[in-house]
Amino acid sequence: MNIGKAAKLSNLTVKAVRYYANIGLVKPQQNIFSGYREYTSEEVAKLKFIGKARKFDFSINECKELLSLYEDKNRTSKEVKKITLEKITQIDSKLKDLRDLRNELSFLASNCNGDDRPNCPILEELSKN
Amino acid sequence: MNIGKAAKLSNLTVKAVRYYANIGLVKPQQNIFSGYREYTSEEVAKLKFIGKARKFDFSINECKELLSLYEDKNRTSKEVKKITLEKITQIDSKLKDLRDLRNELSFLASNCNGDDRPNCPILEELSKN
DNA sequence: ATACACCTTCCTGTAAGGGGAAGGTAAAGG
DNA sequence: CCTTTACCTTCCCCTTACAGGAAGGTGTAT
Repeated sequence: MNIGKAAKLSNLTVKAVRYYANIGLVKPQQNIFSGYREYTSEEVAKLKFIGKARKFDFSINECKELLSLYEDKNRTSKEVKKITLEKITQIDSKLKDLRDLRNELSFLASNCNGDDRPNCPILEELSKN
Repeated sequence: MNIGKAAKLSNLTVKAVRYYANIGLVKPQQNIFSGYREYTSEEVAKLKFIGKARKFDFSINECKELLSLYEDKNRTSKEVKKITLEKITQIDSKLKDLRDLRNELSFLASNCNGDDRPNCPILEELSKN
């Protein structure tokens, strides 16, 4: 099938699917005469796989890793779990940063009258030495 | 003072400070003969301000806004508070997405033995139709 | 035959700088 | 006075993961 259908079936944009072909993530055959990419249903399955992994915040490189593990019938679940746990650690770190940030901003905002006067503790904090 | 000192005093990199000059965020005078940028202590204060705002996850454009509010002696605290509250809303949304993500990944990981056998619920989930 | 949908490659842009090359300038040391 | 060293300049490419759009080829329905 052509790229449009493959994109639709995998819930990705044509642009993204073409991008994955260009970087060698999912490389379909290309019709010699028309130049059109021709996707098999197995390739569509890989695209779906990638789409889901991307939603799980895995980077393209991590998707590449996961995909090769997925294709390797001899891989152990240990390898996959390791990548997943690393990802969870990353997310925890991001969560902490965002929570801290939110607390500070929220503290500043709650101390700001938000009225028509110029007095503003938020800017004061930002301009502190 | 030269850019190196300004960068050190504001806890920014020289690259970042030069970048801010290029995009017109903090534009110092430039010595006509040497071409060196010459920073005043007021400009360093603005750099510090930006550095802090960036740490608070404000984008460059938001920094520009905050900076102009900061410089405008007639601005009201309402304007600043509005931007800050919007930022908090953004952060809350990010936090929710990350939490959901973490829950799903953590669920998958906890169901994966992580042993030397190939059976892996994480990959199974990713390859589901 | 033509209209229209779909496909191709190629180029540019995104956010916020980092890395590094090639070369000019300033200040310290001998 | 000369050289080394440190610092400065501009310029260009790299990063992530595509999106947008131009110019042009292909396939199909009417």
